[in-house]
Amino acid sequence: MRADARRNRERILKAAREVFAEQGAAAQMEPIARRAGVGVGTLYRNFPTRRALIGAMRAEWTAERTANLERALATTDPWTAVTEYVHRGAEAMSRDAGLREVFPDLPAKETTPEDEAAFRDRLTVLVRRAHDAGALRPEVTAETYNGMMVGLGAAITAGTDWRLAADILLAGLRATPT
Amino acid sequence: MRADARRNRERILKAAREVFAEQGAAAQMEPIARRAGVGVGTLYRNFPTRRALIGAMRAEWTAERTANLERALATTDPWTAVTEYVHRGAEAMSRDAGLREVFPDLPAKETTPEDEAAFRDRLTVLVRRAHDAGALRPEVTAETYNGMMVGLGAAITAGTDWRLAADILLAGLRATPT
DNA sequence: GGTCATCCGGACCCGGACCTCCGGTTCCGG
DNA sequence: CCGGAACCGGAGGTCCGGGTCCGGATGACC
Repeated sequence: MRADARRNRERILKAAREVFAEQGAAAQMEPIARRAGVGVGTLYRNFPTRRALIGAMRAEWTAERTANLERALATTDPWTAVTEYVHRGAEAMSRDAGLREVFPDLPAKETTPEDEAAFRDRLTVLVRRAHDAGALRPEVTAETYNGMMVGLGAAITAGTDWRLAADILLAGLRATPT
Repeated sequence: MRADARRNRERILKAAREVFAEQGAAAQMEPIARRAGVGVGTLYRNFPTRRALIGAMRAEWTAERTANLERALATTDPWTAVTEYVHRGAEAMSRDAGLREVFPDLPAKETTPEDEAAFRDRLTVLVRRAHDAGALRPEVTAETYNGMMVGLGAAITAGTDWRLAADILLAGLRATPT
């Protein structure tokens, strides 16, 4: 693969993230190519279809979330791990606001099934540790937790300050000391 | 206005709610007409444009939320009012899941500015009362509150049980007793 | 029951967005 | 330095969905 080809691929992905973040799911291909300083032909050579482009973005997104999760898991205290992951997630959401609404369009399993599974595994560990420490509300499963993270993203996209939103969610997730 | 015309208008609105709830923002006009048992011509006579149809749905939605808010305000205890409104909202969201994602597309002020303002006023009252009673986290404004409700809707759409999600949110909103 | 205005329905436009294709250009092995 | 292969760019093709229009039917008033 030629050097400029790889460079173009990166520029396209970067431009796609920006345009999707600004315009949401309705973002079009031609403006993405323009912002990348590239023709649509080049865009379609790297990503044969629109869904493929979104899929590549999703792969990066999942990788980033998984990395955040692992950094959080490195913390010894289970509840600190939870707060850290929620904060990192909230920050990432506020950065890529509009991006969030395009991923539900394509089924998660279609593009990166193994990455998605890896993410789920880590998340399950995080939740179980917090449960064992008695820090997390017992009804909250990994599914629930993930769903609430999606909600957190929507709240942030709606304009809520991400620190405040994260604090509220964390307070709600914390087990009530009996 | 002829009797069947009014009946058709109602049937179209009902069908639109259903189809939008199922398909999300990508829902198309022709399936809506089919489900209403009506041709597209009739649809466009009642709602001259797609945005107008969505606007009408939004008007109904705002009216319902305002009604919920007023019922909640009738409660004497300020915190009970908050919990009641959140629960009603969560239930409504779980009913009209996909509907939520189509409203951000058109600016709120465009269609029903006065209804929207009335809703905001009621919401401000709800929040102030809860603050005065020391029940609500002091940093939470009406804006924040509304944003968190949007997030709640997203979490529910993502598959979280609405009762659990509402409980988590409420626990997070509650002022921490010092 | 007759007449006419109103309404219904679906067969057509039309614009726009995704995708293709080919001539010109740029980078690597000999 | 040079041949060629890979790559770039943008002008279209195609399809699809929102919106129009007119012949036929239907309901209201006398």
